[in-house]
Amino acid sequence: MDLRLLKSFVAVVEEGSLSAASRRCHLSQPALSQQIQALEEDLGEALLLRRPRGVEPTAAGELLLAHARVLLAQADRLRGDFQDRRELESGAVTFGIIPTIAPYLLPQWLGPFHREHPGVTLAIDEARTRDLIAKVVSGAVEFAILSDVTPEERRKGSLQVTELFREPLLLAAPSSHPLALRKEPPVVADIDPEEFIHLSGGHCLTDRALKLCRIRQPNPRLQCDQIPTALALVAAGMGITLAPKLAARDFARPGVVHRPFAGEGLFRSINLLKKRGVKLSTAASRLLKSLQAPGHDKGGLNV
Amino acid sequence: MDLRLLKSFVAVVEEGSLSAASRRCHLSQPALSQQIQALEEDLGEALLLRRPRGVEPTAAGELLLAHARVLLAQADRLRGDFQDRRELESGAVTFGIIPTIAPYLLPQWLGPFHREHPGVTLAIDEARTRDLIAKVVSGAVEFAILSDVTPEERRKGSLQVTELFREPLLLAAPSSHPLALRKEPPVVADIDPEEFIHLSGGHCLTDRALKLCRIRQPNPRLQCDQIPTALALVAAGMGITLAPKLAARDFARPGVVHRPFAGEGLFRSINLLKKRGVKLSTAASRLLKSLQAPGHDKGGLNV
DNA sequence: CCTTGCCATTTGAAATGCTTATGGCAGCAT
DNA sequence: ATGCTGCCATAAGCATTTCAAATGGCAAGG
Repeated sequence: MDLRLLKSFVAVVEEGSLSAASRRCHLSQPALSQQIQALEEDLGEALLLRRPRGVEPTAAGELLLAHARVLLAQADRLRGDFQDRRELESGAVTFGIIPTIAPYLLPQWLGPFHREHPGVTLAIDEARTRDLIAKVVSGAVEFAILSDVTPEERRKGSLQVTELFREPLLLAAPSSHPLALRKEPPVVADIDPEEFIHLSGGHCLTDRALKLCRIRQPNPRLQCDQIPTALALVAAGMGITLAPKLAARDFARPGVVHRPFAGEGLFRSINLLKKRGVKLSTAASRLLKSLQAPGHDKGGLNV
Repeated sequence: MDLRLLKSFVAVVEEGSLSAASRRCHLSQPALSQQIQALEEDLGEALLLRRPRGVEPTAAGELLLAHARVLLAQADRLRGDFQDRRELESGAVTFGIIPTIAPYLLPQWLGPFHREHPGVTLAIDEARTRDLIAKVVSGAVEFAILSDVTPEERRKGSLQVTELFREPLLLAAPSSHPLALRKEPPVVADIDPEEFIHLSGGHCLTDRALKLCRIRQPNPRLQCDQIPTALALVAAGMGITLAPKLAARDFARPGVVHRPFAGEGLFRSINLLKKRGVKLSTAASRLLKSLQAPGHDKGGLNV
């Protein structure tokens, strides 16, 4: 049995006429007539009632119709699965990610994926939030992993933001610092703007940290461009800072203490940004799926 | 996509070689080779690893294999459904049924079925238990509806007995009879063998009734051959008897009172008898299904 | 080194499937 | 009534597909 015959039959029933269906199927009307006859001979029963103004299915036709739809859907699934396979063999994913996440998340994320799908090319664009948004809008990257996106930016380019997980923000202090030594967990009010080390402008983590700690005027002398530098300054006893948990884990060393804040702690959202209405490629979907997969080691982050 | 190609592919994978599969498929080996190549071209990927001693599926081949099995199973279902349709359009069912059930059960049972499947010929063989068993064994009837079948008869012809439902047996007494007038429901011990009207030998209902009522020597003068006759004798005040509920309902008339027995009452099983290992025809299965269908009016019998 | 069993390729014949052209039929308008 | 229109079936011709038989290349094993 050829699925083309079933497809033609479905078209005929849906159009209510062989002539109309022949146009939909890009076939001549006699060809369709012959196909239907072949089906009827094969199944040993009339499938269509030929009426002057068209055709309608007999009871047997209805039965075939139901089966045909199931079979055709299954065949479509087959083709879809092969399409996915091909994309996962030779596909390419271009995505953006902010610098304060990239070095801590990518190894554990991309490693397993690349081992499973070595054919997929991964092009990573490490940039700050503002640039990433523009690149998602322009289509330069398929999606971006970033933290805060302001509501107006969501609307502007008809973007879609999905929270992937929340990353705790820890207080990083020299091990001799009072906030490191005291028993009670730190609270936001403990932070002295004078000794707060922050990243230079453009990093969304900076905005977030200053906002969370209610700091209006950060000390301009305690500023650097990368989290490891900030933590190195902390280790040197030059101040305190706020460090994402993933980064803190990488930077564990004797001179620095990382403490969660009291209560529920402080967090930043790690979000997926993509264009609304544009479907991600198969490879990109699979890549994101591997990130959200349960059991994936995200360093004890709450999802 | 032609399902024949999928069937060939499944055969090739299962046999592990094109040559072997070509024998199973009644095709030449080159034909199979071409079919596989057509599939591979269609799906854009190699499906088989050609090894010196045969072939084995690639990862893509495994994927196709899974889909192909689903599709082929679905196609088989299609053919099966059409086969069933044809049998229900022009099939024939021959079955036996005992006389003490036939007139009361058949109308309500066969009527709806015949309206739904007017093409199915129903040949009814009304006979007593002993004869019905022989006919089932010989294949003269596809199945039989009867009541009691002794265990040794079950074994003899490798027969299979399935209980369809239980029919209550009611006491039928003249309306002026003490057992009809008194408030408490009758019990078995109330029955006087001297006034018990029974059917002639060979009716399984007779055996069952006498056994249930613990009558060793029935009154030979109170004997007839049909339930309506027995009930007519009851109406004439000549005695009492045991009547199946279905028959009692048909024979409702002023002079006779039908009373259930105390407690759980008396019953007889109505059973389906068929040869073990022989599948019933589609029409026969459907016929029995209509008997067991929930909501079917069996006169308030407990199934 | 030769045999054996495997699969791919070639070749020609048969079958299949398509299109174009044509015919019959029913409804509808003139 | 009669011709017109849109429907489906059939016929004929052509291209393609599909098959079987014959052949060739290849690797394993005696």
